[in-house]
Amino acid sequence: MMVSTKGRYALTVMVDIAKNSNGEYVPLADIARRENLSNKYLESIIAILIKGEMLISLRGKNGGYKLSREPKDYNISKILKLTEGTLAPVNCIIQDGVTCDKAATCSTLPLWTGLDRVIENYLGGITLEDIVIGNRKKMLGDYCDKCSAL
Amino acid sequence: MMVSTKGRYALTVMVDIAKNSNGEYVPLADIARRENLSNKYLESIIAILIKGEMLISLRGKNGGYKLSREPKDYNISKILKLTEGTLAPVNCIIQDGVTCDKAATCSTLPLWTGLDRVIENYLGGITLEDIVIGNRKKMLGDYCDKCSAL
DNA sequence: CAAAATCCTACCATTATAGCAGGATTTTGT
DNA sequence: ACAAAATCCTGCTATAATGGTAGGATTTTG
Repeated sequence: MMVSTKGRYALTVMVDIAKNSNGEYVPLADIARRENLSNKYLESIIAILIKGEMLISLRGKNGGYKLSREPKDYNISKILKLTEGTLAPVNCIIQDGVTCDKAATCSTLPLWTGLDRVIENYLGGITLEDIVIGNRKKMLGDYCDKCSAL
Repeated sequence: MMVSTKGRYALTVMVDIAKNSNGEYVPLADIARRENLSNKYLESIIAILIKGEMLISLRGKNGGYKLSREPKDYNISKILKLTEGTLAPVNCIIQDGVTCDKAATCSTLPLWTGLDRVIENYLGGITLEDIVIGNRKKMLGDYCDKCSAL
């Protein structure tokens, strides 16, 4: 049930650029240094974000990467799905519509479907801006009181 | 973000026994045949469920496995945690209390914490009985209308 | 005492994760 | 023009996790 480092770093990159860009292109090396990640690994992750149109790149001197839109217009679910492929907890609900041949009689499918909806609903409702400004109420919701240590 | 086959099969086993026991011990081979799983792999998964006190076993003739309590007294989160180790989406919140050294300044931690709570809240609220009787309202909740195909 | 059944220890193949290396290409500033 | 700065592209590799298999020991019942 773990989100891979790829997904976590992808989100970290998006947040880093949102915080450090000011409309300028942010070079990879700067992000890697700030976030303490290797240039090379980061490169491969950023490539995915560009292909998914989350970032815009510029080659050459003064080049780098910047967001393709406003932080509030990114939802976290879509960012993570790019690198993770899917966020569905089981294979049978990866392809929407196409299910396994035992779906009609499968007792556990409703559980996995429900779990998928809950995850999608949560991550789809959080924006990059929420993370950047630290909107704890939205991220932690009703649980905010219980986690005063955070 | 996938639940492994171990976790899925563990839940499948619990449901199978709940449905086919009637207080008797259910032999492994019967479960394997019904669920179309290999005896040997199932064996290793059931061993985990026994160690976690989810099942009671009896050796010898007429032996097998049965539930250690009523279906309504199992919550799905605990069953899955046994085989999955944790359901937390990132390492930094695996050990409750102990977090990574950058926790205080980590922008994304509240997101991962929130996601963890949402998952735990959902799976912790569903019981084995809900799955056995097919309580779609509880499992699919507000989304139940939208998934008439299921 | 044999058959039925779980229990235990160890092994193995495949895939996914996490990351590295090297060089090609593009763009800017001087 | 051209060097420096930067992304882009192709391919590789080590480690760990997943998903499973094998063989036999032990226990219990009829």
